[in-house]
Amino acid sequence: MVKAIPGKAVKRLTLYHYILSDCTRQNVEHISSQQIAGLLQIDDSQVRKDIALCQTSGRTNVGYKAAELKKAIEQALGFKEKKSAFIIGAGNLGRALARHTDFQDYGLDIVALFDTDPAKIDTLVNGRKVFHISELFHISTRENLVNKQKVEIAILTVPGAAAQKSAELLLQSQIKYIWNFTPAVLSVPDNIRVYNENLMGNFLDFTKN
Amino acid sequence: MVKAIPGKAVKRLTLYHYILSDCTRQNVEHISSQQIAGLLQIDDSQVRKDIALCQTSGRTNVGYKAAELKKAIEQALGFKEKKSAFIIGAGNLGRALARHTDFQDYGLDIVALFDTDPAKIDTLVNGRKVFHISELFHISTRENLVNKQKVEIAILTVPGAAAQKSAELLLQSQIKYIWNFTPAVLSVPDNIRVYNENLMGNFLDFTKN
DNA sequence: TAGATTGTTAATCGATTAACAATC
DNA sequence: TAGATTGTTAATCGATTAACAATC
Repeated sequence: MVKAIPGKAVKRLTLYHYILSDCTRQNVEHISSQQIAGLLQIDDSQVRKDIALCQTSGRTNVGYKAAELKKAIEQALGFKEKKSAFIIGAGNLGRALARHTDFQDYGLDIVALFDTDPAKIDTLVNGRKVFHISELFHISTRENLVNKQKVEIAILTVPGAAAQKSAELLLQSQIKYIWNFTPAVLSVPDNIRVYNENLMGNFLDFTKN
Repeated sequence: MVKAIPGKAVKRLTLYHYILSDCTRQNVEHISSQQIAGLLQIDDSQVRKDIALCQTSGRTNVGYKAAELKKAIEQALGFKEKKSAFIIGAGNLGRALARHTDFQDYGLDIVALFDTDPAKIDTLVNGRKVFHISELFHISTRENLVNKQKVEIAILTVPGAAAQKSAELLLQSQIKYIWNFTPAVLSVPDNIRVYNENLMGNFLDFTKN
């Protein structure tokens, strides 16, 4: 049994993966823990410890083989496992995320968008249809049949004042994870996990520290 | 001299602020550390400790006065201090962030966007003009005169493969902070601070843990 | 009063950094 | 060989949680 990777290590490993993609682009074959650590301004033993979690190993005196390490990280973090999501709120941010090509690169597929604005219903965003939020239950079960995969992730991009109400509507669906981009703290049952993207908090942390 | 608030506390305080905004909307006058902690599923002494950093105090047996605590957090985190930013990359995400009203609520003002696509140059996004990236130096100094405030923040929303090159162009400007939304790790001089928003890392952390 | 809640100190826990033997 | 680098253990640091006296 492989042991779980702590959240902080997951985030760092994703950054290592960005660096390794760059190595591929530039035909760099090997990279050392010190080089990675230098780019991220962290400790090199941190890097080696994180890498050890991915069941791969480097070579003394040489470092890690970039392509191999990249694959190991993809495996460990499940980049290749397809994940399906709904976007709740087809405003500027919601539509931008639906069009965001990076998500596809990392296995996240946007299945549909939902909104309440009649002008938006039935429009397409990057080939995905916008449905009225009242259709959530219906689509949720239909998509289940079509993909043979439940949609368990909701990306919440409604205005802050509407966030709690939207979260409550999600209880009708098969959603288990809410990725919350709104400036609101949600109150949901224990079986639903919420991740607060908290853009303003990140921003303030960044400029104040 | 007020002591600096640690990054993790800044992020939590921002979440408390969201909750307090909700209290205002619902005319709730008082809130206890236990109530806040319950919503965020954290420890109540954590909440009290964070609040203590904001030079305000609650009342035994009653909790905190919501409006007062909200103000104290705004003061401590500098929500009212205006901050100006450029957006580098007027693609979907860049344009969405330029239109994002939440930023304005927290004092972040987008002054201009930059891109290389001729079709985008001179268009307006939410009333802000898109300039060619080659104009960066010029606009950077001009805005300085107009606002009597340097633009020190760049929000980087170009494709990952273009990120490093864009970051290097920023060295010509007065930018001190790069809020990096791209899937790339940047290599910049020590006097520039980079915050990796790392959306994919956040997402993977969330779904794997 | 009894019960609830703050503010803060002490204890615990986890994450980061230092150190170094093993290796090529 | 000498120098560089990994993998891992031990030491340090910081953040979270527990506990409780003070207070209303």
